[in-house]
Amino acid sequence: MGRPKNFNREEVLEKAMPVFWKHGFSDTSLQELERATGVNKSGLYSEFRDKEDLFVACLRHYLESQEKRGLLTKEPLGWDNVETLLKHGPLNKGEQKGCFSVNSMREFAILPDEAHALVAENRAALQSLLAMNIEAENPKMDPRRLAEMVLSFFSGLCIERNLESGKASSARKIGSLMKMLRSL
Amino acid sequence: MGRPKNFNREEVLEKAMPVFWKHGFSDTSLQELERATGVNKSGLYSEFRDKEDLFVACLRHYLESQEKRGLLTKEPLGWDNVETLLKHGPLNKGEQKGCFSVNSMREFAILPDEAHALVAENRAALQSLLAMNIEAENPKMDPRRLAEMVLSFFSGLCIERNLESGKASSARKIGSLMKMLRSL
DNA sequence: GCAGTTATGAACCGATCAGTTCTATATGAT
DNA sequence: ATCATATAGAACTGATCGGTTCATAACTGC
Repeated sequence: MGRPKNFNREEVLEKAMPVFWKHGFSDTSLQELERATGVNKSGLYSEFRDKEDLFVACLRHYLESQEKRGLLTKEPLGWDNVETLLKHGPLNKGEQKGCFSVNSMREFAILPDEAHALVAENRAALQSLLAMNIEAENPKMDPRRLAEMVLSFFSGLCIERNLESGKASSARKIGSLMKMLRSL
Repeated sequence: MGRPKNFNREEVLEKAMPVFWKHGFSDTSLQELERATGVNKSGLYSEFRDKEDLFVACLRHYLESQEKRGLLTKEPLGWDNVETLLKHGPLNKGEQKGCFSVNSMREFAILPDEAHALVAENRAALQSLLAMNIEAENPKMDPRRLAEMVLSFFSGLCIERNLESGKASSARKIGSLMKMLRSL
């Protein structure tokens, strides 16, 4: 009954995400979103309440896909997982540099509470996982404190992906931090 | 000869900066800039080529004012200076949270090369000063590598100021990192 | 106080913004 | 084949965008 739609929600999110990722919320226009997704405005507005709603859906989709990677749950827990997160957490696939979630923090002033909550929740989970991995190594310092410090460093790495400094410097920094951590 | 203008450039920069700082480039309108500076469009456009030019001028003004604070040049050089930078570098004066420069990195995709260059130059200088302070403590690890790692952590702290997590958590993280650094 | 000069403020400009409406089209059920 | 239905695409809306123009106001030198 009725004409079938020729897109599905997840496809749209997958294609809209890189646009928001690169340009942020306010510098992304509906025109760009139409072009990137191949879906007309009427299609987008049938699936999403407004631009904000689409953005939040993209953010949620991103966070879920990151959680699915499970970078911090590989056994055995420990420094190697932490290092993997730092190395491979921030992406560099074309337009998608760093971390969509960290990028979004810059725009919190104009993003809805839902976005704030999503990011906060995800960061808490990440920090908790980090703490578990650190605890497994029985360092002398408090794992939860170390975890929040590592998360800040991670945020820094993400935001710095916007520079041209490249992967090499990123790897060096991670090396320095991990060396310190492993010697605890 | 002729009517005198009732504003000066630096005043305008001082008032426009917090607006860009909070809202970024693309989400700041000329209307907001007029309101914040108290200078009409014609005034702004007589002093600055366009919105981009005003933004870059604000960024330059910010970086210069930060350099003037001289947080990393107090004698004796050493860990205390590094700690001071981490603690008091990222601001929290009302609308001005974190670091204008770090915030701007998020928008590099749409900012002119001049902005890129300014930020890159400032970061290089900061890293160099950090390295000098670290070297003064004769740690076992390479000061320059430690410096770039500290700078990433600093960037993370700045961007995280957009969260509500507050100063307390920031102080804890700094404490953790400094403890590690001092034990090198 | 007049002439010349410069800044101000408001009106104006085309473009684009997010969002809505309306028509044409493609489908499934009968 | 036809009808009901839900889509797609384009036209449209009012607001706002960055930027320009222009008449008016405020000043200096004479």
